[in-house]
Amino acid sequence: MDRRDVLADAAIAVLAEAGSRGLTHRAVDAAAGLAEGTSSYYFRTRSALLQACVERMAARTLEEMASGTPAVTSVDALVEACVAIVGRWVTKDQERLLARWELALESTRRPELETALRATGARIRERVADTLAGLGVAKPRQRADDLVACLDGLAFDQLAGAGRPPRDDAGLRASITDVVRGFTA
Amino acid sequence: MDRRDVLADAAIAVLAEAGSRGLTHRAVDAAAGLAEGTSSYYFRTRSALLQACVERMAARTLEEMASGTPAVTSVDALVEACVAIVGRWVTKDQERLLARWELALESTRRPELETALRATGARIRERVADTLAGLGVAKPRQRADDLVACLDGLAFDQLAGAGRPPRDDAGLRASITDVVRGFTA
DNA sequence: ACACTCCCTCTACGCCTGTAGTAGTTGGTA
DNA sequence: TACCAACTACTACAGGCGTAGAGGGAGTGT
Repeated sequence: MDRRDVLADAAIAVLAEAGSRGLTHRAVDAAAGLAEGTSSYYFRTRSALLQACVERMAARTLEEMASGTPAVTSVDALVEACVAIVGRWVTKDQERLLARWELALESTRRPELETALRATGARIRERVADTLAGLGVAKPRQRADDLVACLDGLAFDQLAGAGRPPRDDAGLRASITDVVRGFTA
Repeated sequence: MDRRDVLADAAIAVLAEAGSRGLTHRAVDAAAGLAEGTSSYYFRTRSALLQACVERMAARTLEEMASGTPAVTSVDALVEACVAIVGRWVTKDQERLLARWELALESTRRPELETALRATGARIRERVADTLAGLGVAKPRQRADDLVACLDGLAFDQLAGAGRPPRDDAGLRASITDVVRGFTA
């Protein structure tokens, strides 16, 4: 794997574990198990490091999106798909999610991050909008934006908010059923 | 006003403007317009500063909650109340909101923050649960948690996510109507 | 007038950070 | 083999950080 990708992955891990404040060149070197100075050679500035994180995350997400998602042809199937995604977010992918929120907050102050972050977000929402349109939902674009935002909110609540410790799968399904119903009624 | 409160308010402002990384004793002194060293005298460690932010935000929020919120006796009124709150979040209160997310992310790594943060969240959710119960909604407690999480997600999307630039009030009302319907149907 | 106490300001210190630059190493080319 | 270019590892340095503690000044009781 490309050195840059290894470093970007390490940076994402550091971001999730230690936050934006802990993201230093030296911490990334250590996390990647590479010699001190390596990350500062590949990404001369801290801003470059942050951008690398965003781009790496975008690449991984789009890649996963491309490799087969089952078609959703009913509201029930949509609920199941959402449960599966959010369930994965709060368990296996929680590192990536935490890192994304750190980056989102950072993008508030760094326009260069905002662009890439928003482009990926738009791609995902288009996909969801297509699905909603296929189900005959009115105003699918707006509804897709809202649905994604709400699922994100639910996940945030689980991982960083008042909702910890995580509820079980059945609870998650109940919550998501309510949300999806609101957007598909 | 108590010196500590002035400093905590300044720290919250710094947090919103410069992020967790920008929150330093010296930055807080500058933001508060006080002599260098002041914040480090009142809050000897950075962790103490962070805790002061959480407590100050909690105090302010509970205070506002106590000073009259109009009674909500219909679903339409609930929608309007939510629109008003979220509308305020993304405009006048965006500083506080940004700071809260920074602190929430930080609380992932600092158990001492988690306690206070969660207690306030619980108080708010109880209030919402009472309102939902008053409307005859089933499982009001769970629904209140989810509703708050979703509204938070919507706001995050506006301020730090893919939803920027902010939509107008009518768009916000449409989105919230969908969300609330899901939880009250 | 004096001493004492408390509150605040300022300074000092060692540590860590971002970033640039130097030195070394590898692999290809003639 | 001798040379060169590109890549990588390491070092250096100025500046900023968290934190502790010394200094000073206002207020109070005697």
